[in-house]
Amino acid sequence: MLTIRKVTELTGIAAPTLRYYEKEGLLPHVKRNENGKRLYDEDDLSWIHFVTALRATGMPIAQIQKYVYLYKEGDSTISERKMMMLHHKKEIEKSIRELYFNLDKINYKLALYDVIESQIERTNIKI
Amino acid sequence: MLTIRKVTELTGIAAPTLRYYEKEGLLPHVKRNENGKRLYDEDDLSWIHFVTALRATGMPIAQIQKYVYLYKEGDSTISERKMMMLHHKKEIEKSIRELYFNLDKINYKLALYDVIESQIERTNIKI
DNA sequence: TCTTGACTTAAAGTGAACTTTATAATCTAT
DNA sequence: ATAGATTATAAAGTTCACTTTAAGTCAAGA
Repeated sequence: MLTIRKVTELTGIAAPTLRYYEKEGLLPHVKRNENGKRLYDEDDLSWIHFVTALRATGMPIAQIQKYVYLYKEGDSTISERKMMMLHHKKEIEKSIRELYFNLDKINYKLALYDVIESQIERTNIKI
Repeated sequence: MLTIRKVTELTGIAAPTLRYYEKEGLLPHVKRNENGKRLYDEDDLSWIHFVTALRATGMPIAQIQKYVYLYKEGDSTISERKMMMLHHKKEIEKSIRELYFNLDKINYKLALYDVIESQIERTNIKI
């Protein structure tokens, strides 16, 4: 069982953020010791990594909240949870497509700078 | 020359956002008519599309601000501007890599749901 | 002429996701 | 046993990127 400090070291997530996530219901079943100090187990670490992946891919807190709520409801919500993940997968794929699309524009801009540079080269202009 | 209304129709960007971008210095040389109303030309539209691409790829307002400031400085800043774009290109590529990495985790989760479903199928359990 | 609608500005408000602060309790090492 | 570090909570504060509001100007149509 790990203290919050150990978890911040292992995950790079700040302690206040871990407390915030827990308060918002993103981390089910984090245990406490007899004095109310948090104790994290392997399961909690898995949840933290999963929540972090969802956050890193742009899922809002409220949606993760809902997912965890469904998880707590038990097996009857499995198909709904799967649907949420399928939907999120599509969102991520859309984000990736949009990033590539806009990356093209940046590359176009960079190509223009290359043209300018080659012109400077050819004409011996100094900038 | 287009009014702000026409530009919102063409770009899907809200009028207050266009004014905000201009106020923050993201849109150089937007002209006005004799009564102070904004008039956008093709150049302005190009800037709007470029700024939109930068925003969509996560570049902060402050950084775009700096880029436009350098642009206004003239040719002496070309290499610095090119460096900014090269750096941003790398950032976008990093974002894409991270999205793929986290997408893997979502796919793993989805694979688990598939396993559960096939188990339900095999054992004839109803959920 | 009046009013409607599109524009202008400056300033205040919003929402999301944390982060910081203040205060108190508890654990650890000397 | 006590100083100093770590943890707890609740509440306030921060940052970013807009968005909304309030108050005013101006041109065109009924």
